[in-house]
Amino acid sequence: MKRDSRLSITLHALLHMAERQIITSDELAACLSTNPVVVRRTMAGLREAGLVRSEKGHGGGWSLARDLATVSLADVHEALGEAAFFAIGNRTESPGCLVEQAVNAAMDGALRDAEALLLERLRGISLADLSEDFQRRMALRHQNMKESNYGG
Amino acid sequence: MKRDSRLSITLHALLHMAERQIITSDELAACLSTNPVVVRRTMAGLREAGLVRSEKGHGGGWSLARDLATVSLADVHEALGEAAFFAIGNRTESPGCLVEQAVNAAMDGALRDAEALLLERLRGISLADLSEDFQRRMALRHQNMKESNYGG
DNA sequence: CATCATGTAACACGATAAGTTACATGAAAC
DNA sequence: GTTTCATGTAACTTATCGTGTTACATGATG
Repeated sequence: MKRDSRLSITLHALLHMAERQIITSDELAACLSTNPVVVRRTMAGLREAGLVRSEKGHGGGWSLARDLATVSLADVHEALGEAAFFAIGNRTESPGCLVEQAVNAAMDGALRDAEALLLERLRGISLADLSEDFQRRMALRHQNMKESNYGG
Repeated sequence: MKRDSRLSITLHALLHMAERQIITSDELAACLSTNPVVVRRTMAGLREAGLVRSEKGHGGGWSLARDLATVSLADVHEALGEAAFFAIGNRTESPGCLVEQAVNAAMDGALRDAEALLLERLRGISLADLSEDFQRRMALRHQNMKESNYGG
């Protein structure tokens, strides 16, 4: 487990959900090459945040609760519990040592700036943007397949 | 172990080193509230990068090999092996799924920008800057102690 | 009521930073 | 040259956390 990929996994799941209207945890797990329990566990926060709905029983599964255009990647990150962005950080939060205080102040400043930029970027991308990009890639693939058919 | 604090630890150690000319792993470990072996292990990369020197035997220990002003926090990070900055990331690096490709592209873009900013910030701070900040804090503390003596 | 799907707890696994012990290597002091 | 001090490094342990997996409860549909 190198990095926390829950945001990545969740976005992947949400886009598949958008393509299917409703989709079960098992189907999503197959799409994501993971386990249905992981899907449910990860998606729990999104349900609480009102981003998705879940239905039990026959014909049940997951569906989107909001328009793709109104949900940013930052919203998804927040719904997941605002996991830490950075793998690096200070050793002690409020050290008595003045040297360490100076180090922490510098590190915190740099990390704060980087985090602000990252959040700004995530806020600027909506699920609709991702879906559009996906559609573009799909159109491109079909075009390439056609060309290769004509060529061969 | 929540986060990788090697950069923080190392900067702390380097500033103490600057105050002392030469200092042993045991003394550093005491300053940092850690283990001398951790100090040696962490500092190994800095020695290879030519940022510090180490001497064995009587009167031995660690000393700075370069002027504080010529070493940036990015240099230290690099000497430590360029540990990953981010705790989040994509699940698969080169997925076949077009949905995941779209997700990855968006995430990579945001992370790349944030990493670039972070590196720029780290490049912009030298060990001399940290040392200055430390001196400022120390002067301030002495001033406050004086004031509280006069007051009481 | 049988089936299907989510909800959740409980446990195992893998990776990694950090702490610790043990011992080898080398330099200075006596 | 032997003792002492300090680094160099391997090996093992611990703690944490994302992820995978099993098992079972809950609830909805037919």
